[in-house]
Amino acid sequence: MELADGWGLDAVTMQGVAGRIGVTPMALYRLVASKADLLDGLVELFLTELPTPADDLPQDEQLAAMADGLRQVARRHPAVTPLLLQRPATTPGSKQVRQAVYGRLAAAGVDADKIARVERLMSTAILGFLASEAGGRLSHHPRRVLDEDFLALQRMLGAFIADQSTGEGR
Amino acid sequence: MELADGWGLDAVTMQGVAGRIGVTPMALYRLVASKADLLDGLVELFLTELPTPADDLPQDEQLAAMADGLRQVARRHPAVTPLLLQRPATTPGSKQVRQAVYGRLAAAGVDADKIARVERLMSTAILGFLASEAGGRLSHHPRRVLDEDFLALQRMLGAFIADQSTGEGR
DNA sequence: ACCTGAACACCGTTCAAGT
DNA sequence: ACCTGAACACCGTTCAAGT
Repeated sequence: MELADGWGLDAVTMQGVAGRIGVTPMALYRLVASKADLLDGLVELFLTELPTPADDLPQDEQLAAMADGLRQVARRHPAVTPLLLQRPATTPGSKQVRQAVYGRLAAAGVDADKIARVERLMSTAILGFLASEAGGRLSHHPRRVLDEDFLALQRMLGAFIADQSTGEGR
Repeated sequence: MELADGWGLDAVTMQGVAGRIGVTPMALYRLVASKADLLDGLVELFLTELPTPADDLPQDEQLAAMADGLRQVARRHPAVTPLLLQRPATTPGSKQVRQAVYGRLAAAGVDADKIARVERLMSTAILGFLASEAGGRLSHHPRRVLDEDFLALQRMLGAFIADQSTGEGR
């Protein structure tokens, strides 16, 4: 992760990582099955850094806090962020985060049969934005513009959640 | 592009492309400045395949048609799709597509000062979904589920557009 | 059990040389 | 003008060999 943060994802090579921990490249194959496996480990590491919002916050603020936390981790690890969209969302870390979102969507009043879809669209939209931001697709815009974009994105998702809920709003 | 479609993005190497057109790798440097330049060409090629919806459709259907067209091209070129999020949206192809969306958002009644932001959030959410679909993050779901996801995404964006407009809806 | 040396088949890129 | 040969410094990965 230090290698990715400091020198970009291209610096994360078997030889690079091996050198970083003072060992030959072949020794790494005792720890990971392949380079893809190593990159999956990077994604898991990313996910473990996500903060868990306090339980006593209102539900919509908890979801907003999770989105903000995701963006902060993405800002710390921009080289790793695009990987989140490219690996199956079935690893332990992914599942844990998803379950946390499920719980908060349920508490927010989203119909049980819509929760999974709402979670997919939310994560997809947020990760798409963060990958764009980290990958450089939007980096020609000043930070302030992107901050407001992210706020607008959160409001859009908030409206969508309300729309998929019964018992409040419409 | 044929190489990417048939064998994945990893098969798009200087040597692979050179072999494909019957030339040595070094000869490619007369046509592209670097491998990154070659990949940018792939993205441009992708964008030129986007269909232009008929002008006589209602505005919301034109936007839906553009989204559908984007998804169809993404399905033809899944290996290239993730690249769209990773390159600056400043190439000729990107600008042309963006201007087309601007025009349709204006016609849909979106306030002039909000058009650029709405376009960024729309493209970000759609590309995020298509990259997830193409990259395998969601590929453990059956096609039917993803089709419905995409429809829900379009409805969410439609509601967002209406929300950013004056003179109709709320 | 854990690591290494040597090797293999690749990469992107350069530079001088050929026609 | 356009392409090639030879070379360089890298890749990921394997396998047999060392301790």
